[in-house]
Amino acid sequence: MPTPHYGQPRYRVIADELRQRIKGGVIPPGGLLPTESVLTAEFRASRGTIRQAIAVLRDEHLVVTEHGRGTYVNPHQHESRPGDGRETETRQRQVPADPEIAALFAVEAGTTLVEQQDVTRINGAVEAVVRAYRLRREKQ
Amino acid sequence: MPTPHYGQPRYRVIADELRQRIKGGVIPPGGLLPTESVLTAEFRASRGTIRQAIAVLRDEHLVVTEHGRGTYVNPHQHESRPGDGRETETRQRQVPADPEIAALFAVEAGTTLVEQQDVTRINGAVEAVVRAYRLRREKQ
DNA sequence: AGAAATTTGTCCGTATGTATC
DNA sequence: AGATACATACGGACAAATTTC
Repeated sequence: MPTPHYGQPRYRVIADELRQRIKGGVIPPGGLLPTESVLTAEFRASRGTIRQAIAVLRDEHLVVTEHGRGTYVNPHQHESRPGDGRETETRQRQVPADPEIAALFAVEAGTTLVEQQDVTRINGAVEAVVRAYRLRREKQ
Repeated sequence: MPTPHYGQPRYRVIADELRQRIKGGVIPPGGLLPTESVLTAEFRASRGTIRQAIAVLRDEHLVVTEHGRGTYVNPHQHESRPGDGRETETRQRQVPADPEIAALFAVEAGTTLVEQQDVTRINGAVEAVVRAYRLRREKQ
């Protein structure tokens, strides 16, 4: 909300939320964080504040940021036993919305959505496939 | 020259004046109050006094102050249940694997998978749809 | 291969919150 | 009361790296 009286600065609250998503696996190792613009919309905070929040996670070595690319969750967070390989492959693409998802977003079926797919493998075998859909960002 | 108002603290006099401007429509609902600096110059009072005056109006819910923005005249005097924030709805179901996912799991297309769908809403509007697919666990 | 759109990097200006002297 | 300093926060603008079309 516009004016949450603080016991804590906004950027720390946002950082905490993002850290929870990472630790909770909502954003897997190697996965891409939402862009600064998306986070701006989601948290209704200015870009500077979002960047400050991400800087916190970067200081914790929880994420790494690449110019023009985005911010990734550091895959080398906890190395497990050798041989017990857990790896995640991320891909982002644009897809037409199926009727069900279109209804959720309140758009026409076929509307272009952004799909981020994370494939997690354990010892080579696919363990889970996660697909996150979002509206493609218009000018803002 | 304005005679000093003894009998009433300065910040109350200023608060009264500002309240009159708001009630009188000089500053419309949703409108921005003059900045503290401007008010400081106008009333020839210290910033602390000005802030105290604004605090009075804030206590009356007549204005809302936003950090880094300014102080607005409250547009909704009577209703204030924004419902706030983010909520996630989770649903689990079984679905047949589409060819692409089937290939990832190395199973036949149409094989039953467990799909967990999380729908995140922000203020009612769908922000993201996340679908996680896993192989169905067989009983043992 | 080139143009347009995305996304992060950086800087400036303004405003409020808090603390100190 | 006043002055100053710093942290937090918003908004705009432009540059640089990358991806998409």
